[in-house]
Amino acid sequence: MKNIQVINSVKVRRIEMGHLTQGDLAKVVGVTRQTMNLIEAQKYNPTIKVCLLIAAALETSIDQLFWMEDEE
Amino acid sequence: MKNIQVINSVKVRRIEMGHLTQGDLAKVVGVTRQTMNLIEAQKYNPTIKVCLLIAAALETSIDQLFWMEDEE
DNA sequence: CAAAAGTGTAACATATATATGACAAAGTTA
DNA sequence: TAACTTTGTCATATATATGTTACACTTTTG
Repeated sequence: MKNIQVINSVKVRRIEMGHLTQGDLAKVVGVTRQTMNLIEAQKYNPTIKVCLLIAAALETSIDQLFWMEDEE
Repeated sequence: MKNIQVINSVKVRRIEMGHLTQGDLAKVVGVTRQTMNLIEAQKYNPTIKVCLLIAAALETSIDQLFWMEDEE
């Protein structure tokens, strides 16, 4: 697959939301805390389903949360 | 993970683009034609990276292409 | 300060996204 | 109609997203 870098602002947005922990967000989305941790650390390439659920939980859109940067 | 249905309008949008086959789109995105076929048939839950590349290729946004519907 | 809560990370297991090769059916074009 | 292109699908293989358990480190709170 084409080699791009996907960046997200999930952690920033989650903290903007106020008292919302990784665990809280994970629970709402229905993934584990570890999975949410790896997504926030940009170490996973999550599925669109998870992204849609995260965007809903953070009251924003996928386009606001995820974008791509050309590899190098 | 939370049980939602993800719908996409990739096929509709691809055809709107004019002469763009599944194979063409797959090639631009950098996946196989079979993968693109399954995505268009709503049989895959693609990764955000693929979705971003598809949106770019179709000159639109992920929010325009993918959305969720509550499971029944 | 001490306890509790939140975060980062590791090892291993499982589910599934994606690749590859192949073939038939449907659609298009000459 | 006959060639050709496009699409749908199948079987099998591989890569990786996600789950589970566990533990150390950091941050918050009483």
